[in-house]
Amino acid sequence: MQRIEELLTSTIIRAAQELWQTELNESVIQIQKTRKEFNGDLTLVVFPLVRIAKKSPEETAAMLGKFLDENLEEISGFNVIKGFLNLTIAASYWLKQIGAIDEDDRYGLTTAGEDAPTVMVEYSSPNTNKPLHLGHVRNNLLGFSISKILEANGNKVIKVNLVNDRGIHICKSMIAWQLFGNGETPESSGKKGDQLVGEYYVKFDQEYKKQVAELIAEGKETKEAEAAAPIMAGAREMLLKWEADDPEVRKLWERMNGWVYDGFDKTYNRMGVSFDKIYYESETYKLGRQLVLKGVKKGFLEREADGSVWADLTDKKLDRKLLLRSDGTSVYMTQDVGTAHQRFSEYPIEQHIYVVGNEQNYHFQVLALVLEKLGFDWHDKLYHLSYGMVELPEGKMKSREGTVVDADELMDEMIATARQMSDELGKLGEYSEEEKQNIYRQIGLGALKYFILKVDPKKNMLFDPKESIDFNGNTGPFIQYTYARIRSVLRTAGEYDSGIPGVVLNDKEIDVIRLVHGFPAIVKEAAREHNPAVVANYMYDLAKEFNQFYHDHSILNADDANTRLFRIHLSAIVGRIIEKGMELLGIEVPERM
RNA sequence: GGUUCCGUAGCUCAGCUGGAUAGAGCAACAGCCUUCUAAGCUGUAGGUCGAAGGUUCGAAUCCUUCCGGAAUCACCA
Repeated sequence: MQRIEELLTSTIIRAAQELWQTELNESVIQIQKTRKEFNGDLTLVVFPLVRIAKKSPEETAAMLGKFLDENLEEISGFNVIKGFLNLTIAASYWLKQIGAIDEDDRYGLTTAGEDAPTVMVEYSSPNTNKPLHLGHVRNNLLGFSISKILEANGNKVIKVNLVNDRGIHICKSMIAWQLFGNGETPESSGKKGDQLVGEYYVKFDQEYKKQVAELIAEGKETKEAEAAAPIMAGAREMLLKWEADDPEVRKLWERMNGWVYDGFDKTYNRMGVSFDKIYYESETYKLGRQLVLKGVKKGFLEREADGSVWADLTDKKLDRKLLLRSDGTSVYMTQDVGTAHQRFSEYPIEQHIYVVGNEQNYHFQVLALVLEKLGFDWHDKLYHLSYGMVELPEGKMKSREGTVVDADELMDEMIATARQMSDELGKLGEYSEEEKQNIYRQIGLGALKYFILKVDPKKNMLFDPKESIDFNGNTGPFIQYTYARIRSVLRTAGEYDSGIPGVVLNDKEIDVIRLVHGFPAIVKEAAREHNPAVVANYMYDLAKEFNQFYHDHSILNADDANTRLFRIHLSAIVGRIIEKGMELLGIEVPERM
């Protein structure tokens, strides 16, 4: 089925040939939705054509309107206001559209075939020294959703997680556990593994501060005291032992990381995100060094007298960037060069998306340039999906000041709020505790996910935990509610004939159909822009439009049998689009709520 | 100082590949449950789209400058 916009465009080009003997460039044809206050469905902006037609805007519009009306059965009428040609689309066209959508179980989306392009999406990428917090929540939701959206556009998506499991930070937790742990384990304490390890990370910091304060009291300078604190020295020693493959340290490291992974798995499961492959920095941190050395040999990079290696990016208006230390070891950038190279060798990657906070904008800018300097032709296939910070009313999250919002606690609170709201509204009285639990979970998480995903990723966003998250208005629960309502109608309707009868459509119905019709284009746009918020805000528009329709027109008690059938059918289709759209956001929809 | 991003209603956000009178939600006020779920619907009020120039028939949208805010610019990761 040809989309009406394409049909109009080709017909307008034909009209220009016949009326003005001109070959029109497609770019001058601007078709948009007609504004509410005017009659019509689609509007052609004729200003760009005025010069070609050599007529006034009104005359130009009238000529085109007449031509389209006569040549296209899909156009049932038109009117001209200034330079705007408002076209009314025939009901038969909308009915055909709705029929086509109904028959297509992919709703106009594509699925990945054998030769589909491969997209790798790296997201989450936590450190193993503390539990996931609000910032990770935004990261995980964005990464998962953009993966779904890319899949819906016919890409083969590989979701990967690069876990930062090595370095001084995990050694800090380890040494604190050795000193104060008394053998505590997740099993013995009943604590979640990541929470437990996180506690020792905090203990390290407290002890470290205490020792520094003591040393300063003894008369040492701040810097001197920081360097001399025994617990820090212990952590550094542990890191050296780790790098030297000391069996004791490695064993403890594996044990504590194992606890953390158990904890992370629980959180990921609950959040509903998943990965196809997990990379560990302990296995990849040496990558990249050889590539850099090769780059030096070829003269792409510079080696200083002390042995350190640098990339000179001053010609790109950036400064010089270190790639190898004077002792020959790698830095973060070097690892990223290495892991990217490894991944592009392993998979036929068309695009590699990194979901990473905007504090690393500079890093990814440099990464792409370094890869280009090293001569990799895939350097332009990296995309940094950069997202802004989640700010709290008090300002930024600071782990040291205890203002971090823990991901698990946040989900608990959201679900508890959903329960409270539900009870206040007197819903779900007759359901079993188990059913209720599941619905509260769906609503609570739906609220959280939607709240975060509806905001443009690149913007910083404000999150107020005290006021909790709204369950009214532009929210996940509102969309879920619309879905539950539709399901309820369908349950009441029972079996119905799924043919599309010929009916007279009212304005609201056309609005709903038009939105449904626009779904694939929205998903495509979301993929192009790497922005799930496009889908999220569309879902709200659709739900709102349907709610208005629901309020204004009876579905089951429609005036005649055909209208009733049609409305049931339309409701069912809206329900399926909501289901699909929310799936792209990683949000579940409840049958009732 | 360099680089990147943001600035739209009291608050949280849409709208940005230029189009008609800039939209939602929250908060405020006024209505609507004997009819398919009121987590809903309707209405009122609320705006110099940070500022000034420029391009254009037309600018919240594009360009320039400025103002305000954020991030980043380690032989850290």
